[in-house]
Amino acid sequence: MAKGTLPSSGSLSAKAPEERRERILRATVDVVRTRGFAGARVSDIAEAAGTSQGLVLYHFHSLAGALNAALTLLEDEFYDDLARDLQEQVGPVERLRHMADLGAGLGPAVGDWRLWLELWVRALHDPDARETRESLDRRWRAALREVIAEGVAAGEFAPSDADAAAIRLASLMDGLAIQLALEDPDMTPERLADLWWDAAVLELRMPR
Amino acid sequence: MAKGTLPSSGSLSAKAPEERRERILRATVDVVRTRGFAGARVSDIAEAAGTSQGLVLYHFHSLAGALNAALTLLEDEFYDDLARDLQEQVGPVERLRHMADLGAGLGPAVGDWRLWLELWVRALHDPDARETRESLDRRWRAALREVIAEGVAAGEFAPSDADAAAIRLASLMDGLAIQLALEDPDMTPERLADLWWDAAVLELRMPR
DNA sequence: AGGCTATCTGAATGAGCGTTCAGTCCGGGC
DNA sequence: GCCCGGACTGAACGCTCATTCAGATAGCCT
Repeated sequence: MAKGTLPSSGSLSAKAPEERRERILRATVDVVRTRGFAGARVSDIAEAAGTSQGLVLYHFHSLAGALNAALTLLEDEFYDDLARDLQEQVGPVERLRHMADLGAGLGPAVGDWRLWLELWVRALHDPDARETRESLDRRWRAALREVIAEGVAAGEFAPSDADAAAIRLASLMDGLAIQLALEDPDMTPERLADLWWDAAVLELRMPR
Repeated sequence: MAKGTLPSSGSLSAKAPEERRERILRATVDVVRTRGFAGARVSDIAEAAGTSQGLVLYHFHSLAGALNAALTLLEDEFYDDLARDLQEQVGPVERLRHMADLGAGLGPAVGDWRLWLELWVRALHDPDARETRESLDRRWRAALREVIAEGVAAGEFAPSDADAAAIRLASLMDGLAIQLALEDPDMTPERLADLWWDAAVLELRMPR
């Protein structure tokens, strides 16, 4: 009956399994980043995490389970990072500017666009990934819409159609990022940030 | 009697193998469209083409060979279709408008955006696909740049930076198309065409 | 006609890989 | 001390799937 005290006891020993689990998740993300979803093997994950294959399947029910768990971890971290990063900026213009840098992978790298590409394609065939992707996109677009609304309220932006501008700017970021992820010879992080920023100036009719 | 009944002779029988090969290529494209590159099996292709697995491997050296052959077929057709479609339009404004419809999958469908997504991800890991994808993108962007240049020469467009405008409009199309391909609830072909067209009006400073 | 070659097939082969499992290790409650 | 159950491992197991192969079929050349 005294079972209620489960997490306590030897703090280190009790936490070890959880840390191990986390290590496996990180390893999973790494493997997907380099090999892609299609190329990710249980053995790759186990090796990258420094554990046995058995343990990967012990913590997550299957390979797909590990992949999906990694996905949701990624989503949560993405949003937390984004929210924290934007919080640090002071006004709408600075926030928007910061979003350009984030997308370009300049500032504190929020994520890797290669992973996003992989996610998109997986979303074509896997309902779980579709969910994650939609949620991610919604959050990112909501953040952008919010910054724009803030700028409009402050009289800094004057878009003719704020919603359309938000969708277009979000989509433009995706499109530019594809070239970055694919290492297109004529796309660099700086160029991406510039191109996007100029589009924002145009769309939002920013003075200056 | 004369073998005339079924296979007949002469030119038709000599062309038969070539037609068979073509059928397999079409089937390969179909399979990739529905199952994706990662999910494409030799047996799927054979079944879709109505042949044996052996024949697929006989004509192309391997599964990868068939996939890559299908890729280059796709690339050629894409470009031919695009060039022919644009040829039919009369002026830069009409051509640009037509490009919006093409991207939206309205007019005569040039291709399927799902396939493009698949291609992008495959390009992350396969050099052959990377080549194809770069070539495709180059051609598409060149066509766009050309239409813009034509419009500038005709005094219909007045972009502040024509090259940047072309890259942005091409990238915006990609980004919007992702949502279409993923069947994002708030994206439709019509909406895509509208959003893109409005952006073009803005970028190119078109008079009403 | 008789062989030669290209085309095509269905079964066999074998490698790769996810998943299962029998068992080890160890901390903590009795 | 003894046992229990969670954490963990390494070795199978079995299935899927690309590739190989031994032939069958039919046109083509001499």
